[in-house]
Amino acid sequence: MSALSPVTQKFVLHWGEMGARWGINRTMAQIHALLFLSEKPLHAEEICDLLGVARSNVSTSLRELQNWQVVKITHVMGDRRDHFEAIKDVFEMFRTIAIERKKREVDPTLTALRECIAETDPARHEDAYARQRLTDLEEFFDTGNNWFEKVSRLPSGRLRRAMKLGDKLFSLLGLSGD
Amino acid sequence: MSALSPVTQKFVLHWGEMGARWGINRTMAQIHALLFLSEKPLHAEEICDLLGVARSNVSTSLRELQNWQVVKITHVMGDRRDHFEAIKDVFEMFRTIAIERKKREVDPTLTALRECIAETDPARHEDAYARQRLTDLEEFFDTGNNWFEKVSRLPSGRLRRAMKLGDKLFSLLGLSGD
DNA sequence: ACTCATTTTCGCTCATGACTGAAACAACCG
DNA sequence: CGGTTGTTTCAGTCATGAGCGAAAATGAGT
Repeated sequence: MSALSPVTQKFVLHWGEMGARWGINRTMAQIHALLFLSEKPLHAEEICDLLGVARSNVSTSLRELQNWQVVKITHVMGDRRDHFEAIKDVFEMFRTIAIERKKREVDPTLTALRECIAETDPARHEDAYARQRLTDLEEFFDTGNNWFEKVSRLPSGRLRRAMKLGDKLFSLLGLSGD
Repeated sequence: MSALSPVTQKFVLHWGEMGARWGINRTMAQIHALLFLSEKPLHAEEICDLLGVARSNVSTSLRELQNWQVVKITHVMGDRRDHFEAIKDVFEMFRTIAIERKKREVDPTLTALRECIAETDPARHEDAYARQRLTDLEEFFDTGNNWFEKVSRLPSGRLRRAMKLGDKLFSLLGLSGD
């Protein structure tokens, strides 16, 4: 494991830790952090070296990061190796992650929820209450999805400005009648 | 493991699965799902029985769910045992979870970020770029925190209405100049 | 076609942390 | 008190999935 600026190291470790807590493979999160802080695209061998993990592990994680669309392949003139770089626009990055997680987790949950609701047995005493709770949840996810649908379409510049504007907006909404 | 309505079973399994993907212990998520769908508070023994997990496991998970504030203890007249019930208001529930995760993960990240930024070494060539990226991230988390701060204070009824209203609001914002 | 550089696959090992059951602990009651 | 009921702790087991390295695959250049 060769040189890694202390700051980079600290951030990489923290990001890995946080990834782990959110159900993302630690190495994958570390690689992401590394690429995020790196000015120029890195190739797999460098990543291995900098993080001290197995080549194969890097390979798998990079593929996964590409699936998540937060890392892209680039090529460097006169070098056959694939190079990798992370999305650098933070809003763009979180948008991408959110879209992906929605696709993988929220949408299936909504489907499951609807199936559950459809399968409640009117004859079953206990199902009546459950059905109501499930419907509440469904409504919540529906509303959330609608919002997200809208928000995730905004170009990141506009989103950024909208969020900053949010403060003022909220003072308004917060005060207006309930 | 005694009777569990098919619907409940399906939901409990799915919720457990989703919990696992978001870094939450599967059993804990299952217990939460079970309590969420249950009309009346359950005691630990019942949960054991319904989910078929060890008593001690239920005990630990219940304590953890109480730490997360999504499950509360109640008592039933003439029964010494603790009974447990989940927050039933969905908005309230997600708000609580979000507040907790923010406290545990976002706030520490923001702290780490600031430390990293403070520790960047002006002499180090490589740190300059990293510093900018870290600052971008910090700004993002800051803005997000501000929003969240505001949103999480709204009473859930008002929040619900605000979200539904969101659609219309967005049509406005989406169309207004960039 | 062969070679060299690079990437990916795959079976195995290892670490983590979830889960268990037994034992300790606590609270209440007769 | 002793007995009963209920809860928590803890040491050990087990399952999951992260990570490794050898071997296979890919593919560009000659």
